[in-house]
Amino acid sequence: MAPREQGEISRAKLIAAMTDVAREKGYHATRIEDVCAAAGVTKGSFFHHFASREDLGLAAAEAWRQNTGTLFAEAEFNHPARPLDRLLGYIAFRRAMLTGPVALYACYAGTVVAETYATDLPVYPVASAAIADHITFIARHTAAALQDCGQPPTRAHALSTFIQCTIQGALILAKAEGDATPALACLDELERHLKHELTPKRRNHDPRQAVLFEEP
Amino acid sequence: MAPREQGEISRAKLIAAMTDVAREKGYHATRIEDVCAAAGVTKGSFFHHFASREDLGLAAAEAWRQNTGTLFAEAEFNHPARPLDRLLGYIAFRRAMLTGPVALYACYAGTVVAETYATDLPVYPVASAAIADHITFIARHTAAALQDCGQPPTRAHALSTFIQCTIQGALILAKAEGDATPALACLDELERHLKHELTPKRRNHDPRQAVLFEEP
DNA sequence: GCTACCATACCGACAAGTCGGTATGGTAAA
DNA sequence: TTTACCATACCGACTTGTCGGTATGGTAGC
Repeated sequence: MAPREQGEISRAKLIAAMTDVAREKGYHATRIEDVCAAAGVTKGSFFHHFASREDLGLAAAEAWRQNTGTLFAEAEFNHPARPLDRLLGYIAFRRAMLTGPVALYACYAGTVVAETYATDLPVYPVASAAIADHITFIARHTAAALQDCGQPPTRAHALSTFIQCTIQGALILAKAEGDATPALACLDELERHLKHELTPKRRNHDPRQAVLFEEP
Repeated sequence: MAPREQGEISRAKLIAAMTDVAREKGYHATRIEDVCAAAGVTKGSFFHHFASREDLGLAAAEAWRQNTGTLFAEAEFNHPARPLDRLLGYIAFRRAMLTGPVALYACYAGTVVAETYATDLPVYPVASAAIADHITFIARHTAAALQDCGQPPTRAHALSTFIQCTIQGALILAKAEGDATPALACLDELERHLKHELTPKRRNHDPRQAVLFEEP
């Protein structure tokens, strides 16, 4: 194998190991040697590729931002014609991720943000941007769904923020409980909320008001 | 002042400082000397009162569980006659907490759980229990509200879990954003959801169905 | 032989925890 | 009331282990 290729592999392994270990142990508690062991490389190799521990954390955050962006952008749920179906597909997608150990579906960006928000570490703004990116991504679907049921897209950002909020909160509760059960329950509630808010209404919500026309 | 009293004061100061520093810097990143500085006591005094750093973290978790339990149990929002009003009062109470620096309204239990869930540190089960306690507390109100609108209380736990999920997620987003704005937006959405799910319905939801009786 | 890559031994800063000692106030016999 | 005694609380220099980071040397492809 060409040296260049081998180097890229080691680098990628270290980044992947960093995200895995940090999601399990937390960002600060992640030791370089833990990461090296998980990646199957030596410390010498580590410091060949990264200037410091923080440098790896930063690279991992950038990779996380990139990879999650691609993962969600290329997923199947983006394809249905009805915006609400795309959103519900997104929820189903998130639900399907909640299997196995909690560490494997935890969010590196959320973990980093929670531990570094009051510092000036360079990893913080990147992790924060990864979360903001994802909210923006969801907002395209919520905006379309709002349009689709005759509402202005004004609330798209708020709804998307709420979706991301639910995901992040669900992960905390999964960590508190030790498994995905509460997280799944939260996604159920979220789905209920979205269906109610984004189902095309005929006229208005008030059940006391008689409807005077036929369903299409 | 009697020595006993002075000792209690120092101990309490250390516990309070631990929760403050840990909510800002994270559990693992909190150094004993930081806590001592924040509490205005010396390291010698610290080790007189606590066997180890972890011992303080544990004591702080127990205190958090106790104090938050009391705080919410004794709050005004528990008093209105209609269960839904109590729940909305709870949301308003949470909203009112979201002022000042994020560290001051962050959740010590959530922080600890996120950083220690994969360890066997004794602080983890206590922090986890604090969260579980709070869900149980909310569940009394959601159960009553469900009853009040003619639904079985089966979903009370799921709804309460969702409420707690929203709170925890909102705190993560506040840390990501740097202020409470997204957290407030999430509470707005949550309130909408609760109002919709827990407003006593006359007959059913379907707007196409004419209502045949008067409002009380 | 030059360079990218990796391995191992090592260094030193930093923070947890120790320990000998001091200060303060309560208690009780003389 | 005085004094001896003791318990609690506190202080801070010191020890010790950990872990990020460095130095140095080795190997393999070009």
